[in-house]
Amino acid sequence: MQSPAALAAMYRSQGRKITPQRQLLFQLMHENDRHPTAEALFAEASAQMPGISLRTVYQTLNELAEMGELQFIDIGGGATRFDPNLDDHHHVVCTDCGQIRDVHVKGTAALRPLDLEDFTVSEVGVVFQGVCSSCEKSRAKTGRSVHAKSPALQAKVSK
Amino acid sequence: MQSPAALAAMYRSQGRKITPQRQLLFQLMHENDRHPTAEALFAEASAQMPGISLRTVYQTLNELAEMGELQFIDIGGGATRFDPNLDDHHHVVCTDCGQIRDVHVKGTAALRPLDLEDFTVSEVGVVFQGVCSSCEKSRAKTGRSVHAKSPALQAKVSK
DNA sequence: TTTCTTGTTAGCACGAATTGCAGATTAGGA
DNA sequence: TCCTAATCTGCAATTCGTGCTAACAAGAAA
Repeated sequence: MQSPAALAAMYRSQGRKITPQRQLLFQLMHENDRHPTAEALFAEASAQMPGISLRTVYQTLNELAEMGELQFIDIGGGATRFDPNLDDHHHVVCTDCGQIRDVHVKGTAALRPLDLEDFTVSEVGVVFQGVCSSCEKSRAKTGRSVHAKSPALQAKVSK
Repeated sequence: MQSPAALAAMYRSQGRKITPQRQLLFQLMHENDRHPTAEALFAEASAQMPGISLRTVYQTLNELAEMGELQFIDIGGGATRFDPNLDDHHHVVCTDCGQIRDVHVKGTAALRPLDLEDFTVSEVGVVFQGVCSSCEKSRAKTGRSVHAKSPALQAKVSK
């Protein structure tokens, strides 16, 4: 997504106001590649602005998404995550710790759905699942998964 | 997933009991290609067995998933959906009505994540988004989307 | 600078999806 | 038939997210 300053300009041009809350959230999201949940972002924001409301975080994220400045990503495992990266990219999910990472993928243009006449495809999303190196290490030691977050994540993320 | 009879055998061999509730759910899921939510399956089940509990539906779906007989699919838009198709397939989502369809995809083997050294990929999922023919027609008439389910689906499914 | 209008925020209640719990029930072996 | 462990049901609790509204504050106008 754009820089905090550019976002502020865009907001003004739409008759929206620039509040301290929004400015803070613009900063926190700008170039954030951790795909935070609303809750996580709220925690970061609260550290710098005690009293900010979770409601405001959700509201601002939704505004930014409407304006096309960020995407929702919903790969299972509970809460929706937010991605300010607007490149043509895809995602990798660690089935152990739930971490999501951005990846650029070669070969998406060659993907061909078979037997799909009556459907107009406008977008393609690719999700790789696997284990990140740090979880790999933990596994080697204990013999089993260690970082498992929650039963829900476990079940949903794994096949 | 396997036939109801095969599932029953598998359950027995694991010391699990064959209850009427389970048998019914086995039937309803077997060769079901509608990707139902737990709630939807519960509705179907209730029609044939009034009094069955939603809790039991969730429980059985989770068991089947643990046993690898079905997959969760979570493409955003609220409830988790269940897929008894264990082929190597992918999904198409209509951004208007939320319908999910199975597709076989050519070219997945050629997908290459770039700059992803410290990660062991075990699986790849592809999701196509677009508009199905019936929504296409509705759109043509009204000029806008018609079948839109919920604000949540709207927001999550669209980019 | 003060005023005024209108967009925003905070906070809580509410809703949907899903799981935890516990007592009542039942499948299936002895 | 009896017994026991597994299962089912119903409800409470939890998590994620949104609707609503009174208090509040940008920022344009005077």
